[in-house]
Amino acid sequence: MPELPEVEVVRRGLERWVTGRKVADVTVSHPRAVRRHVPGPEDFAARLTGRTIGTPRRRGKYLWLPLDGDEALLAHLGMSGQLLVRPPDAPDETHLRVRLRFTDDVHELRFVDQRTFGGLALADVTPGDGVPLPVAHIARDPLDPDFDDEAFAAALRRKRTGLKRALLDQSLISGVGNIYADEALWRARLHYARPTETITRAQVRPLLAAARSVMSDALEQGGTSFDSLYVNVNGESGYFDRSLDAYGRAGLPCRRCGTLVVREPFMNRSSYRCPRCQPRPRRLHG
DNA sequence: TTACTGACCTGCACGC
DNA sequence: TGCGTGCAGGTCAGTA
Repeated sequence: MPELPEVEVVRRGLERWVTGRKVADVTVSHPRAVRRHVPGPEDFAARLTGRTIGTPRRRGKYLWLPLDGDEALLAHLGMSGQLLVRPPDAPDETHLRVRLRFTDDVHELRFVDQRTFGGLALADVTPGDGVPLPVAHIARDPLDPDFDDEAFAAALRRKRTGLKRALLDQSLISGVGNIYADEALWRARLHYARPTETITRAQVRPLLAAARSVMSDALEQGGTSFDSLYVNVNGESGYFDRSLDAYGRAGLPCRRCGTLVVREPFMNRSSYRCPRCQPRPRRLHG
């Protein structure tokens, strides 16, 4: 599932392969893939054709390709989205949604998405920092050099919710999804339902350090992939799933203390924790 | 204003 | 073999 490390791996691939290329034509095979482009698929294709792509950028799980002018091609991979760089004669993928051909005709960019939670859109960018308007409300991610630890700690303590809910709140901290939230909480030895208002600044520091270390480790290994749904632009999977300490390890011994990891329902999905390293707090939230 | 819930969507695993 | 069900989960509109 694409979270920050996986999206960054894709961004780096795009930086190498599509920067400076000019779009020759665009084919939208599935309108839902561009549903966030309100004027519709035809407008999307027409306005993208002939544009030159700048250096890809990212905030949290969103990435965008700056275009000449004050616009960008904004992408979110959702659950199963892939941005693939393919030779033009490569067979179409089963869930190919959008195809961009370039004027040099060496490679084409394909947006493939099985579950169609992801999508592409053209968006205006803010004049100052060049961030697309639909992404302006997204907080910086913990790997961003401008991420403000103190402001995050203060905002976290102002919340009245559970710790994991807060970690998944992209307006508070971006790039963290279900997998890396569980991993960061395991590394920081914190329970997912710990009330945010009880978190001390001294506990926020190791939590942020844990989030940064787990995502940096994942980035080094090309991201996390449990199946073929997450791949880089060349269609290759990452290896970090072999290094996960909590997520997906229900019934297996904790790598730290040997206690069996448990899976618990959380927000209509799952949370994994070690009952000994991450005991239930007296007060629960979320 | 803030926190929370459910819908969206598809393929796979599993049980019957 | 075929069918039904549960599960995976990021985002956002709607609700409390």
